[in-house]
Amino acid sequence: MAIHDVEHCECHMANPEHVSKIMNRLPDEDELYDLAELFKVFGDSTRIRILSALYGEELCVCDIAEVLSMNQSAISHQLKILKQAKLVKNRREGKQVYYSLDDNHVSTIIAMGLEHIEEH
Amino acid sequence: MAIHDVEHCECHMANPEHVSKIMNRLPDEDELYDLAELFKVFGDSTRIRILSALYGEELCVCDIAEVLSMNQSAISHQLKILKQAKLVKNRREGKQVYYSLDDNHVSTIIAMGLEHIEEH
DNA sequence: TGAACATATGAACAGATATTCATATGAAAA
DNA sequence: TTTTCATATGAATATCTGTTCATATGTTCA
Repeated sequence: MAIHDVEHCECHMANPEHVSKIMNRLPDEDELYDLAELFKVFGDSTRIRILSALYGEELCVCDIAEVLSMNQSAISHQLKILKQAKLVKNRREGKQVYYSLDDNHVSTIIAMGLEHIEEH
Repeated sequence: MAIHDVEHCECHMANPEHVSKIMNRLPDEDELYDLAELFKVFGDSTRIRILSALYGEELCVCDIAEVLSMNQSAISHQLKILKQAKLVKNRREGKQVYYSLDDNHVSTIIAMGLEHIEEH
């Protein structure tokens, strides 16, 4: 058996030409990977709560920690992940660093999620 | 120090009344938890690829495995998670089980995600 | 300059999770 | 009914990830 023909599935294709058609129309592997990475960022309670707290407001790290009743280090670590995903932005004002939502995609995605939940 | 006053953060609140206002307007802990759980389901490449393959089509487990070049067991496990989250539904036809997207929220959420990625 | 405070970050640990393997269930055909 | 095929599932494993602790960085004020 050639290396390209490795059997991934023990069963036979139900519909071979259908399968290859779909393989062709699938988005790039990389794009889907990035998409999963993006949703992974939303897929954590702490980060969702942070985003939720930042909805329409700008907050410093300290206040976010207070709002979520968590310690500052945990919040900072999560803010870093949110920042890398471009879901939040920040600005320094003296000793404090204020965070806010980066754009309105964030709230739209969250709203869609809530809508899905509420319908089920 | 009373048990309610546990210090979660070593720093002082920058804005105490602001903080309590936000704590009041935050959605239920449970709702945010469920929301994170929902996004967690989207936050895996295999599941995103499955959803992507199912976009506009109905496929049996075997063909999904073929399209993604993965074995049947891995796909079945992920389909179970997608089903529990009500992102896909299925129907049996003889020996095969056909899966499809559950509703159009799924495609909307994915579309939003792609939009976010493309803008950055 | 040094003390005090807010935030960031590396390392370590504990808990979660995706895949694989082996096997069970369920349906159709012989 | 027995065999064959498609799918489901439990257990085991390896990897990933969130939190904590200790500490570093960077800013303000005395």
